[in-house]
Amino acid sequence: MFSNGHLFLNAFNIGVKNLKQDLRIIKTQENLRYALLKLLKSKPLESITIAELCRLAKINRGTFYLHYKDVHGVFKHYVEVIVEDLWRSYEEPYHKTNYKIEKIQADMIKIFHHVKEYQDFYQIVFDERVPMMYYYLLFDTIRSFMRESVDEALQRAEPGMNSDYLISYQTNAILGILIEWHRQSYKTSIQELNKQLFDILSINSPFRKND
Amino acid sequence: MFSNGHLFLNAFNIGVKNLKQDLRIIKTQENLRYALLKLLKSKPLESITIAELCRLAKINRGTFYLHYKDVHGVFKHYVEVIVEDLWRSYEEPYHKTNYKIEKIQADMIKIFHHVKEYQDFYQIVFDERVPMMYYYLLFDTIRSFMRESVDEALQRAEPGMNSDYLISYQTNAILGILIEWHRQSYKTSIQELNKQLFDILSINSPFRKND
DNA sequence: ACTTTTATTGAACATCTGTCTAATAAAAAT
DNA sequence: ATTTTTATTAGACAGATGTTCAATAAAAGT
Repeated sequence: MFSNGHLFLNAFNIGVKNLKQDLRIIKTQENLRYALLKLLKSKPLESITIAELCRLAKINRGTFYLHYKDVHGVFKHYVEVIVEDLWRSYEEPYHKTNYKIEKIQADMIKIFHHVKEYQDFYQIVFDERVPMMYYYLLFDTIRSFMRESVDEALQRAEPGMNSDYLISYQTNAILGILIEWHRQSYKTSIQELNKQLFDILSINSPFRKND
Repeated sequence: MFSNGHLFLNAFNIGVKNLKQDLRIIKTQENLRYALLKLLKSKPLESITIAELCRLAKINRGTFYLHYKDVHGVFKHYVEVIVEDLWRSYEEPYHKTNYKIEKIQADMIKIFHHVKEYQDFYQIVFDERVPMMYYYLLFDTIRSFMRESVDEALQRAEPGMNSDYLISYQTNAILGILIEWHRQSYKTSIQELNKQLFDILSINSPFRKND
């Protein structure tokens, strides 16, 4: 349960943007993050208290409040790292070449692999007890990919249209697949998921104009 | 802010299923629900404590735990009532007559009106601080409508296909519009929202197979 | 190395949480 | 109307929360 894997390393690498920050701050935050990961191996996020997190991290509880508001603040950092990883996977070279349905499919397959890789975390992100915050973090990331695809396709089809609703529609549709995957305990294989996606994009929607 | 309106009355009507229940239980729960509504007029859900809720409702704090686990348990009741109202609006007569895109549009327009009517509540449901629980309640409700439409359309187009992913895809796509609406502070008029939806369903998706 | 700046600490505080008692009061059953 | 059942209560408990304080320690700046 809850394999930290390389993410653990990542967690100690985010200093990039905090590079010119006080070493004590970095140490405190790292200790808290690492302690959270440890606790997550044995209990759900919602049952972890600030007090026990600080005890394990050997951080004064008062110090905690200098950095975070609650335990979610600490976990949020991990989600941000993961979502940045998803971000990075989109800046790969072959991405800029082909468009249309193959591109969309390739993009979605990337998302599936990404979620599978960080399954332990996404199990928490989609947990009904956690705040919507994490969902929106993921939503915003996928939405920014979707904007490119949609805006471009729209430029040719329906220029001048406000695309905000369309983009959110498409983005959340994809997240709907991830929700379904989550609810089926990630039992569906990525191959099967791809097939499902292909079928969905093919019949495209039962609301197709000339259905 | 937070007009209770007729929902307040509804909250005291759910005794239908609790009809043969101890009067004291009903009274306790009603008092707590009413107190929550009062508090919500002045502060966000996440900042309401069990202690102050019980003080206002004149209910012993120990009694609270005999009925609910946390404040969300009380609010959940309201969301269930609201979602049941959405449910009811789907069992209207003209619903069974026409199908296809007009039906879908008619259905979605119903959802838009419903959300606008209970805007104060949906502002909380989509708040990033509240648990996913409420989102899933709404998701499941809309999903059950969607199942009908999709399964039927699928029966003709692609019989034998597992429709779970498709239904969740379509359901969450609609919720994507509601999320966008929420993020734009419900400023978009229902007419404009309908137009957006129509455009989306028309170009249907930038992933259309022969785009 | 020395000084300055600032993050961390321990301690205390009122309040909240979750759970448990025995006593009471209010329903339901007869 | 009386008995039985059961929900509510007050009180207490250990632990958690969120905030504040002066004292300390550890960085950064020189």
